[in-house]
Amino acid sequence: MENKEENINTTEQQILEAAKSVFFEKGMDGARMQEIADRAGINKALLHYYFRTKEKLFKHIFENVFQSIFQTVNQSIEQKADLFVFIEIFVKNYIRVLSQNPYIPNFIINEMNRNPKFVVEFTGHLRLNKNNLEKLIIKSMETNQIIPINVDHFLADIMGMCLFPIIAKPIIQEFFFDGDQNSYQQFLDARSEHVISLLKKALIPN
Amino acid sequence: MENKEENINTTEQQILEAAKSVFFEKGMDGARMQEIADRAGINKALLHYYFRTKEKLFKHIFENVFQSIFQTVNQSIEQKADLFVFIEIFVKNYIRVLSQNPYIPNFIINEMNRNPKFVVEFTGHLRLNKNNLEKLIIKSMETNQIIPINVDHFLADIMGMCLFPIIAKPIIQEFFFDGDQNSYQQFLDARSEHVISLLKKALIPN
DNA sequence: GTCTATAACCGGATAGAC
DNA sequence: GTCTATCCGGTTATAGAC
Repeated sequence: MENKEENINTTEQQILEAAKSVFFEKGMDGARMQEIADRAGINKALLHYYFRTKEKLFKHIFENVFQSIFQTVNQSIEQKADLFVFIEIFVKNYIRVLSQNPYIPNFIINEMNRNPKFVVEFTGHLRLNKNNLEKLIIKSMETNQIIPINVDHFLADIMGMCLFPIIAKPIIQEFFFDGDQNSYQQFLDARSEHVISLLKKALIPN
Repeated sequence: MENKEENINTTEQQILEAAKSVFFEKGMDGARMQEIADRAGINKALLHYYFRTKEKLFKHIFENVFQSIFQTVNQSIEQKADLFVFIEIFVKNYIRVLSQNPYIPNFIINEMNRNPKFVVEFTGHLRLNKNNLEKLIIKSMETNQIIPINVDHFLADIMGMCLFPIIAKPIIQEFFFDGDQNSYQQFLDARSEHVISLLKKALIPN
């Protein structure tokens, strides 16, 4: 269909950018076609000319966003020589990408609740590169570099620890730092190193 | 105002139950007063008679839910004799409560994005029992029971690892277990023990 | 492709009888 | 307190001119 975001500044590109920002902020149900049109610098009629319905426009955005995030995560699970190198790269990348796109986790979670069938159907053909990581973990276990651990739990640990500060930002800022934005930012800046060293300590045999 | 949920089966109670379920599933923007009325077994007019506007009804629910969850978390941070006892109790309780109320995290996060001012204002007077935990951690550090650690990061670690499997359920079920519900459930059942032992290993000095 | 104007609909809220 | 009927504003979507 359309070439992958090559021509910048076409009307379609402006619409997609505008729609993404509105859907990220307001969600599918809270978003207004009028606001998308406004941000794109066009009118509602033209918006419908390009994407017929709000639902179609939303799905278009969702598919793009999900695939791009999935790919990012998936690539960083690629074969690495050493498990601790993997941890370091993954944690840093994951936190950086999330910090730059803090709306995305919530955006995806909302759509899963709103329309689980579509999401499962759409993501059905995607496959996670878990095998490589699994091999790396098994190798590390066999050579006594790490204690025994389950891949799924390990992935949930690492992702959970990275994701939480992003998704719970308002709570953390309010209850940990009395609403202070700077303290939150410092916390986030120190997060990668903390998670990496915690995982090392947890995995390396005594 | 109203006594804390004492009289069961009054119309007001039925409305609150219905509203909670609809708001949990659809969010504020996706919820429909008609659907709430239907689930409560009444009509829209009566719904408005009790709570005047959708916004007021939503805030009523939100305040109740938030306060109850906050209280639960806060109580489990209360003074404990031993840090590892705290970890064990907190992780088990937190995962159990979340499993029973999987919609709540998303519900709260959405409202923070939708209406941050209201949430900050409403939660402004609530205070987290962090001090007790902090003392316990410092004591454990001084007696060399654990390695040095920061309270905020520690809380983010423990909450992130517990929350992730709940909030990302569809993703985990799809990409970890090829959509199999049973495998997900087993994963969740084993989660508490995994998190507890991981934290112990990470904290206890070699 | 892009616009103005408007149709068609939906959903929150109210009036008023009982 | 509870209902039926209705209003009215907002939102998606379309018609039709340029």
